[in-house]
Amino acid sequence: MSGNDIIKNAEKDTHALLHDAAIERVRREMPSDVILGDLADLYKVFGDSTRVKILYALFESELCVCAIAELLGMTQSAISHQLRVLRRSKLVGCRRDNKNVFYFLADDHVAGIIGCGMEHVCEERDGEEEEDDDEE
Amino acid sequence: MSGNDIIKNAEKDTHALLHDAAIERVRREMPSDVILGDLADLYKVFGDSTRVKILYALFESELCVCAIAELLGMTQSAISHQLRVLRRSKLVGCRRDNKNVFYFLADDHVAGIIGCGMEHVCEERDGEEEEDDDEE
DNA sequence: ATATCATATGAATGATGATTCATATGAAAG
DNA sequence: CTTTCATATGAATCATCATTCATATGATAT
Repeated sequence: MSGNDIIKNAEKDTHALLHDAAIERVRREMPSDVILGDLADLYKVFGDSTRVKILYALFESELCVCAIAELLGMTQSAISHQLRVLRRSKLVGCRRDNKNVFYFLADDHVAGIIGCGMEHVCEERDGEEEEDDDEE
Repeated sequence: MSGNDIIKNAEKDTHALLHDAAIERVRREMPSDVILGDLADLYKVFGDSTRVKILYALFESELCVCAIAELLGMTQSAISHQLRVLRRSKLVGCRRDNKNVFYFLADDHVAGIIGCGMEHVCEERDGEEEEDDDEE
């Protein structure tokens, strides 16, 4: 083994150490798997256009199931299934008014989360319009 | 038709009008289907625990693919596929450094969105701990 | 050139989940 | 008590998607 090899191995080891050090540092700061799983599950709920539409609608006013169905042009059953998902994640609450059940946002976070996402989406769209300008 | 029926029908109509009015008001304030679809697609990206973990890790420091794979205890291939999803949604960027490709967060919104979700998740968890106290 | 290391990617598979259909529950009216 | 309207829900279906496996590309060193 030549002197050069020793130096190169040393460099390699240094690189590997930096590599491992980065991993260790990140690992220490990472929340638990359970918390990150819950976080992903929360976003999963927002990750369906029917549910996002429902949440956005409730942002304006509380609505009964049939109103949501009519608003979105979907069946009562489909809406009811999705409302169940939203209820399970504690994002909406509901109250009975005789035959109707009115749903409403359960949490101020909903508006916050949707707002954050909307900012990103709108910037993306502006960015792509500018790209379109370049392509003309 | 009795006088009572007339009054009841009037109430019914009033209710139907309020119902329709609510729908119309909400409809006016709703963003387009395309925008709400994009919004749902964005959340879909966050709605997977592997991707959330990757984003959280990059929040601390830029990392190469093999480091992420080691950190999460997953195959290089699985990570690479997910990085492609994150790249496609412009949530991460990457740079080559010789044989390695380092990934980093592309956007300040990522931290904002994850932060919002984390707040909700943590409150939920605190709430359930209190419920557990009641059940003892 | 070729061997090696790091990354990317296409195809296959298995799991998850959104919608539909049929039906059940629940409340109010006749 | 039965009918009707509003909602909920279980089972089935169809689509989406995360991971794996095999392989390709890209960069570097020998």
